[in-house]
Amino acid sequence: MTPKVRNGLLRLIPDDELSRVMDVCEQVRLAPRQVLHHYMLPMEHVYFVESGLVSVAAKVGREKFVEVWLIGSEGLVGAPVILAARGVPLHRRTVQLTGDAWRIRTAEFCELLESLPHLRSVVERYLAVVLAQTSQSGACNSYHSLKQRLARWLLIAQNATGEDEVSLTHGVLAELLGVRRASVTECLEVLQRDGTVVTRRGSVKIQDAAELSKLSCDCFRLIEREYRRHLLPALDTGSRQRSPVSLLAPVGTGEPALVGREPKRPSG
Amino acid sequence: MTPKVRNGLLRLIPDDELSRVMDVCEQVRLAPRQVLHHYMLPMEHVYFVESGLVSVAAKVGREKFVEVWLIGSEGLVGAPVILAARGVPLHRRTVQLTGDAWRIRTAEFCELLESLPHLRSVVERYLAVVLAQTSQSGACNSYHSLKQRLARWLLIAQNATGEDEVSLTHGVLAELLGVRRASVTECLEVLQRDGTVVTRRGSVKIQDAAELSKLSCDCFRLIEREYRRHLLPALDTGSRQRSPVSLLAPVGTGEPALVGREPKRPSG
DNA sequence: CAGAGAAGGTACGGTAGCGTACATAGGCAG
DNA sequence: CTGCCTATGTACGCTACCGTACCTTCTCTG
Repeated sequence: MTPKVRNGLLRLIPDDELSRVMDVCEQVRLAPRQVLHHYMLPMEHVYFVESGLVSVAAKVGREKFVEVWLIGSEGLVGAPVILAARGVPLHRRTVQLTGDAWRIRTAEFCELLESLPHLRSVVERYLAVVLAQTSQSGACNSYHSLKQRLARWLLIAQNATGEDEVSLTHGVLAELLGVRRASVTECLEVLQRDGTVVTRRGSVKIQDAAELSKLSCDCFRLIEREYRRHLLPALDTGSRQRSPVSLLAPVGTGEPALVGREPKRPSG
Repeated sequence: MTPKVRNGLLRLIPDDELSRVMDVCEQVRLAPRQVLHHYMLPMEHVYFVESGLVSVAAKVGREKFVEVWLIGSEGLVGAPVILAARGVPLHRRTVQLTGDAWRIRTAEFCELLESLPHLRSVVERYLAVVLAQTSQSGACNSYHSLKQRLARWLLIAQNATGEDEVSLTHGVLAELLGVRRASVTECLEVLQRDGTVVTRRGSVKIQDAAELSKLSCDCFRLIEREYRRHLLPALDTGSRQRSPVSLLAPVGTGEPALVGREPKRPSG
């Protein structure tokens, strides 16, 4: 019997593998502010998120953390364990929005990865998305305005949770974005005036996602596209992606395209 | 016969695997401004860097890219191919400092990964470092001053290349850091006045790494430590890391540490 | 329903880094 | 040696965001 799962990654693996995974899962509740992985402490479990939102943050000063990626029901908290890097995370993973998750002891999960090729493939591809998300938001942080970044964050959160409303205070949002609480307040006001969001005490609701998307930088769309590119072909069985298991298929087109120096560069 | 390699990753794998790798390698010269992987075009090859410096940049606007991580002689250009994500990179990889590299066709490399467990393990651990570097610098970009970031960048470059001097113009440095060229000029001036660097036309030389490290944020040290943590145990054969091949060993201590909500949180 | 505590609004001066622009100075090609 | 191109120095006003502080408003608890 395979329990119903909502987690986007678990839904990508075939039933036989899924039931093997579920056998060692336990369901847990994610409570806001709960720290799933402390900075530099062993990761006891990994979590397939069913609902809610978990943020991963890097340390940038004494007790100061900035978010570097986000995990919702499409993701796995602790994915980097597949990189032989398990045991001690560089980041702190904190529940931001209440939800549920399936939890597996890290060691057991790693064993499963050895014997369940689809699971491994899915997690690998998810990790590619994590890398994309992290690097894109990192770059974004240094280039785009707070308004754009806030819009991006809200859209990513919407994507990750499937909910239009995030129950977070301005203060928490500020922490996640690495800015002042007052800046968030001001910025949300602007967004609200634009009609893209509605704020209530302790929550922000996306009113007009399309418009919000216009206000945000492209980074959101790039990240979303990466997610689709890596994790939807398994459903489409389409495009260039071969079976999720085999890692042997040739790649690309074999075109000449042998690197070339750029002659001048227009602006820079 | 195993040719001498300087690349930090290749040096970590045993001779029998190394020679398998070298069999399919060709040596190439890395020329400044050469683009190894174009944005959204298939990655034909991966490159084990022997010397020089390659920067990986994310797109943040029309023809505008910001660096998200750096690769020197300790690294591999194209490491994310191990994530079943190969074919099309989200990033642009550009040679910044002249050097040499061993090049392998991506497809061949992926085949090797299947049969050479040490190689796979090393690349996996390297990718963990890449993720750490990327997320840390992303967070850093939003928190720390240009002076700190510039110092960090120079130190990372020094680490990656093993050279004290980087032959880059202020303009290029500015691009990489995602700031104005004039800001870099001003900032370098300050660093030079502090006696930590010496600038010549088209190059910056680290004069006093220790002092520069003090001026930089901790991010540099965190990244460096991650590198050591993931990629040196294989040499030490020490600490918690088991054989680089087996992925089965248990992790951590089994301590209780079952997550708990934080009661109050003092400031931020 | 009262009071405390948390969340949100607002304000003020401060500053890092911006966009732009222009002048100078290495250094290479002829 | 000369001219040209690229790299660097420098200046100017500008803006987004900062740190701090203080007040108001909501909401929960008792």
